[in-house]
Amino acid sequence: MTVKDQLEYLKKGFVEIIREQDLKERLEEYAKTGRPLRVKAGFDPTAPDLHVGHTVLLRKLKHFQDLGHQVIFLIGDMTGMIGDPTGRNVTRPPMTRAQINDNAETYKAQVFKILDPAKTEIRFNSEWMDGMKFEDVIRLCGKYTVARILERDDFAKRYKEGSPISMHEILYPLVQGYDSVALKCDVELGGTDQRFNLLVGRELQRDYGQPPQIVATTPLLEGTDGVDKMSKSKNNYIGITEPAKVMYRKVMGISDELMWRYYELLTDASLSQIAGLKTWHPMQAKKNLATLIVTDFHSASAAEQAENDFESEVQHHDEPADIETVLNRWIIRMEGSSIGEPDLGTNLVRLLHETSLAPSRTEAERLIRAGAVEIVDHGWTIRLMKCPLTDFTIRVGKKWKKIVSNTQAAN
RNA sequence: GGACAGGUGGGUGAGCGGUUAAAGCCAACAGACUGUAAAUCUGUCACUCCUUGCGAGUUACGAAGGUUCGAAUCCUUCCCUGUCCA
Repeated sequence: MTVKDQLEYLKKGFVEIIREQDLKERLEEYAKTGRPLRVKAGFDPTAPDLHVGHTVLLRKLKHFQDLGHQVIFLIGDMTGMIGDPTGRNVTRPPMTRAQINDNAETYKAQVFKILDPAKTEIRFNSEWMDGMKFEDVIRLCGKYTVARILERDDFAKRYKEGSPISMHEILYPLVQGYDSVALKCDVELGGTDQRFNLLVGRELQRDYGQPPQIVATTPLLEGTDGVDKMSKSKNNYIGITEPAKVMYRKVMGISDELMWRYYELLTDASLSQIAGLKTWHPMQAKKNLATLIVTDFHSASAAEQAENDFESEVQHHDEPADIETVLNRWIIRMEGSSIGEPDLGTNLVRLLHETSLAPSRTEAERLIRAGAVEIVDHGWTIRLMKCPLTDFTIRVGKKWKKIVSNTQAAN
């Protein structure tokens, strides 16, 4: 592959490369000397569950690997131990060493679905941060000015609004930038939201007498709500370890508009292929997208199964195949209608709460009143707190449970 | 160190002695519609108990005390945030 081709290959999917010319030069140097580029991306240790939004970046790392370069997967454990800076979250509890190590393991398992372990270094920034003396920290701070730090968008905004900015938050860009110095990075990748921090790395490297890294940014993927960027805390994510069925359903839940964005960032479909899909019925196009994504993280057969499940469960409202059976522990006496003995029935409020169909009893009552509770076998929408049956299949919104009253049947 | 302004439910943001479990908006949840979704419309949106009632009780407006028959609302102290002055 010529340097020109390599450059083309790497450029695909980035929003911006600073500076492209530098990247070209380093690729040429690689061609001459065979020294692979050191390509870094940093990750937050507090969120070890990756979602498809992260894969946009991981794919790009993989592309570097494809060309023989060394990828450094940096876990910002130092950051995690201090607490997260991101604006609105008021200080998270600091994480322990053990938690961070656990998370690192989880990361590895997931990241290597995409990256090649042989060409990936996993590093922690505590490796060099731990050893720094206060003197070193002050010296590092001396490399940058307050005004320049305050240029960062969210700082500028918060400063203007009079909302708090803590000192340690101001330090983060420096810490992150210093990581590049410590690792002697040639390239650093990050989401567009990281642009500022990545650039600080360039400045610091220059100060420390290293050639400044090339910075390349990937677009941020919107979450399934189509509004905010995908994140676990917003609960608008599609996790890469989620079951095929869940993944498929989440993709089907996105808006038609967002679907095209997902096609662009989460599949290998070319722009012309995507244009062709726009003539399809939107639902068909979306099913196709869901299939592509599920196939990526599971398998083609899993994707097919997920599609079938979706069609029967969501489109035809059939009972799910994997419905959970629960032993009825909420049997109560009910007044018989007019004839004779009191009959047996079920206390629905307790049942809903204790089978986690509802988060609390009060909420269970609300759901019942709202007509969300259906006794499937009989086609009743039940609006009473008690049900005159002890064996039945119940549906609350999208959740199903099979309730049985004797132990043998429960298996 | 001083002066001033603030801290309300998942998020915004009203309320400034009593029909206030706390307006409105956003998010969320359920229902209708549907192409799965979006949009739209309707309802709900602290917890517990039961006799499921427009029921009873318990907690909640930074924290702790206090004044009141009664406080998110008034007072005191403390904590936190911002602005200005040193």
